[in-house]
Order: sequence, then structure tokens, then C-alpha cells
Amino acid sequence: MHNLITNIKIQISDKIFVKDPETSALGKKIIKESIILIDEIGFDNFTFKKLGERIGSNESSIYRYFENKHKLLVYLCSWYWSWIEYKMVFKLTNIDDPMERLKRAIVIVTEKIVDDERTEHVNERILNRIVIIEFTKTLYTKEVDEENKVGYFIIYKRLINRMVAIVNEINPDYPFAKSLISTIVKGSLHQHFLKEHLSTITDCNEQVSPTNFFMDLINTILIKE
Amino acid sequence: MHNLITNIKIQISDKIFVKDPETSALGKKIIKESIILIDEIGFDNFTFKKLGERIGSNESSIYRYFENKHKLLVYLCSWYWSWIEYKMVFKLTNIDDPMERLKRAIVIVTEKIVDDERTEHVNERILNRIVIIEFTKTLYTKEVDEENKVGYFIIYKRLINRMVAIVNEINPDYPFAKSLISTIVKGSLHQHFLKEHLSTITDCNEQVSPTNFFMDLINTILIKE
DNA sequence: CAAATATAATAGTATTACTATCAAAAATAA
DNA sequence: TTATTTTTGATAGTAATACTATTATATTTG
Repeated sequence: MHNLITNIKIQISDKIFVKDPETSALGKKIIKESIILIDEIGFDNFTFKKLGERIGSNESSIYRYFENKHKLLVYLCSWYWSWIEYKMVFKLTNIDDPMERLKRAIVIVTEKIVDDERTEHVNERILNRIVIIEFTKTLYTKEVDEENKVGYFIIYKRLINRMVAIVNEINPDYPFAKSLISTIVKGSLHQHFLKEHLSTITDCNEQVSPTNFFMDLINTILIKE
Repeated sequence: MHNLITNIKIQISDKIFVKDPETSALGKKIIKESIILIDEIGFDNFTFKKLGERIGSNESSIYRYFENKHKLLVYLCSWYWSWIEYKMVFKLTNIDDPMERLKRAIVIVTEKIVDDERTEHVNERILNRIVIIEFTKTLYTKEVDEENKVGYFIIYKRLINRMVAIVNEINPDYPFAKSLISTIVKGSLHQHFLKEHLSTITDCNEQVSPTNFFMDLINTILIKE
């Protein structure tokens, strides 16, 4: 079925960029290569100057798309969550049983990511690595409240609340649906991180995936009574 | 009982600092005031120069205690987790029932923090705010593997594994003890953050605490079968 | 083809993240 | 108490970062 759609366009709020990078060749190159460069050297060491050198373009040209590197990161993460949401909507269409819906949603949100060939200028496998390591940095800042007000995190919050609605369908009496889902979505990134870097405090490895863990978790919490 | 101990000393690995800040008046001032300043302006805006001005001391003097601000943050977080571990050991002595032990541990790790008067130069209430917002930044870097190898995160990992041991006592068949505890400890910080800044994706508020949520979680997972 | 727009090149500023050096002050040891 | 060692403070300096401004040159579009 996937083959029916040959390319997809992800919508990002225009408050995050100065000029929409999807509207030009240079813009797309900025997105494509920034993902690769951030993955390579880490967001802390990433600068627009280095990116400019990498894409054979000038620093000042990049500033015409993004005010600063923080906003570029917000953009990339929004893009990622939007893509996840897109996949989720697809996976849930025509599925009625709420428990089955939740399970599918959990899979989408916790599974290992492979590149989506329908998106020319974004490598989702690499972008996922960036989100695992850097997403927290978009939220945990002194400016979070203003940025939240302006809508920087709507896509992420919408995704969470989409899943919360399913939990409420399954068990309307469970009083922690929001905390449960926000813990799972964020916690899944963390388990993927621990698996790679701090393996002594996770059970996840080549055999056991974060999906296994969280699937067991919701099974216990929402079914067993 | 607490009153018996009038002051406590937290042990931090000497690999994190150049000179132990606990050994001098200036060192203690660096710790005390850096906590206040980071809380005020955020770690990203925090510099040794600003701290120097704040404490009437020179930038170069601070560099004699910490190589850079990242290591200072690692120090502060290690201090925090060590203090948490200390409180936990106390709260668990002479308690035999593992479920009761786990519950007490969960409370220690998820509850709202108030200042511990026994520590002269550290305000734990403020330090907790820093840990909530900045702790992730100590882990999620390009250097995490080397830093982990050198032992920057032992205290945190030891705390987690202490709790994992209790879970294994309660239910030796549960296959995700490590992931469960690492999710709870890290997730608790996140719920505290969401409560303050992204309230639409958490159930925690003035009435419902992260402790309530996670207590319910372990109750369901480890008791109900 | 003209006009508008986008990009590149260059230069410049304030701040950051340090390092090096030397003098002054404080602690300690003889 | 003096001499010595250690600690701290002051100053200066460097390379990199995170931008802004200006102007010239392409490129697109009408």
C-alpha cells in the first residue's frame, strides 16, 4: 500500500523557520546535510559555518532559512514527530479495536527506525539518532514557555494526545493516561540511548527491544486487573 | 533521627574536578553560587566569567577547580544523585519487606525535594530544579562513552541498580527490571518538568504528583498478576 | 529583457571558552 | 617569626562562535 504514495510532504509551523526550507534546492540541502553533520559531530559542535562549508554554501545564506541552530533543531525534531504521526495515522486506519490501535501506536513510537525512501532529502534512520540524543535539548531550555506558547511543540503534544485518547478508550478509569504515554514516548528514546551507551541500566539489547519492554508495560497496566 | 547527623559529606570521584571544591572556601562558594546562577539563567547561558563576577572572584580561579562548565554540571548532578542515594540508604535500613523497600525508594526518587539543612553550601531544592532541566545534558553528548568509561556516571548507575536489586527480589521473573527503574528515575524528572512547562501532556499537577503515578505503576506491574 | 529575488562573499562585532603569565595574599612549616 | 609553599587575583591574549550588515552576483519570474 505504501507504494501508492511516492512522496510525502510534512507540514511544519512557519514560526520555526525564516524561510521554508522545503521551497528551494538550497533549503532542502540544508535539511539533508544538517542531519548528516549533526549526527557526525553532535549538535553541540555543529555550527552554521561548518554546515556552509559542507554544502558549499555561505553561512549567511543558512541564516536566511533559520534564525539559529536551535530553531533548526526544533524544525528537525518537529519534522520527525510529524513523520511519526503520519505513519501512525496510516497504521491505525480501519483498525477498530482500541487495544490493537494502542499496540500499533506503541510499535510506531518505540521501534527501530529505517529510512523512508519517499522522503528525498531526509534520512529518517539518521534523524532518529539525532532525535534520541538531541530532542531533549529542544524542550529543556530557559525559553521553553515562550516557545511552547508560540507552538514549537504542537506536533509532539498532538502525537502524545492522540495516543492518550486511545488509552482513555481502553480504560476510562485509568487516571494517568497522559503521564503514561509521555513516559513511554520519551522513555523509549531513552531506552534506545541506554542500549547504545549505558547498557548496565537497561534490559534492552540486540534481542530485547524497547518495544518489547513497553508493550509488556501497557499490557500489564491496561489489561490485567 | 535525622538530627543525629549535623552535617554530611558527599563523596565524588576525583576525575570530575581538578581540585576538590569541598576542600576550600572558594570551592564551596563555587558550588553554592553556581547552583543559584544556573537556576537563574539556565546552564546554556551560564559561564565561568559570570560566576566569577557573582562570587567576586576571577574566572581563572574557577578553572582551577573545574576544567569546564560541563564538568561542573557533571559534578553537581553526581552530588545530587549521591545525596539521593544517601537518603535512600537511610530510609531502607531495617526495612525487610522488599515491596515496602521499593515503595520507599520510589518515594525518595520521585518526591518533591526540599532543602537539606545539613549541607551548608548546597540548596537541594534548587539543585533538584537544575537536575530536572539539565541532567540529560550530562549524558547526551558525543563524549558519553569516554566519560562513562572514566566513571562520570557511576553514582547514578549504582542508584538505579540498587533499586533494580529490590525489584528482582520482589519478582525474579520480571524481565525488565533495569528498564523499568531507569524509566521511572528518568521519567520522574520528566514528569516534574512537564508539570511546570507542558501541562497538557501530563496528569501531574498540584494534586497529583509524579510519586502517585509511578507508585501506581509499580503496584500494577509487580503485584497484580 | 527588466525587475525582483536569492545567494555568495566579505567584513565586522560581541561573547565564549579557554591558556599563560605574573603579582599579591594567605596558609603552613621551620 | 620568618621563609616557603600554595592559593587566588588581575591582566592579557587567542581561536572559535554566533551572529549582523553590506554589497555584488547569480538566478528566477513576469
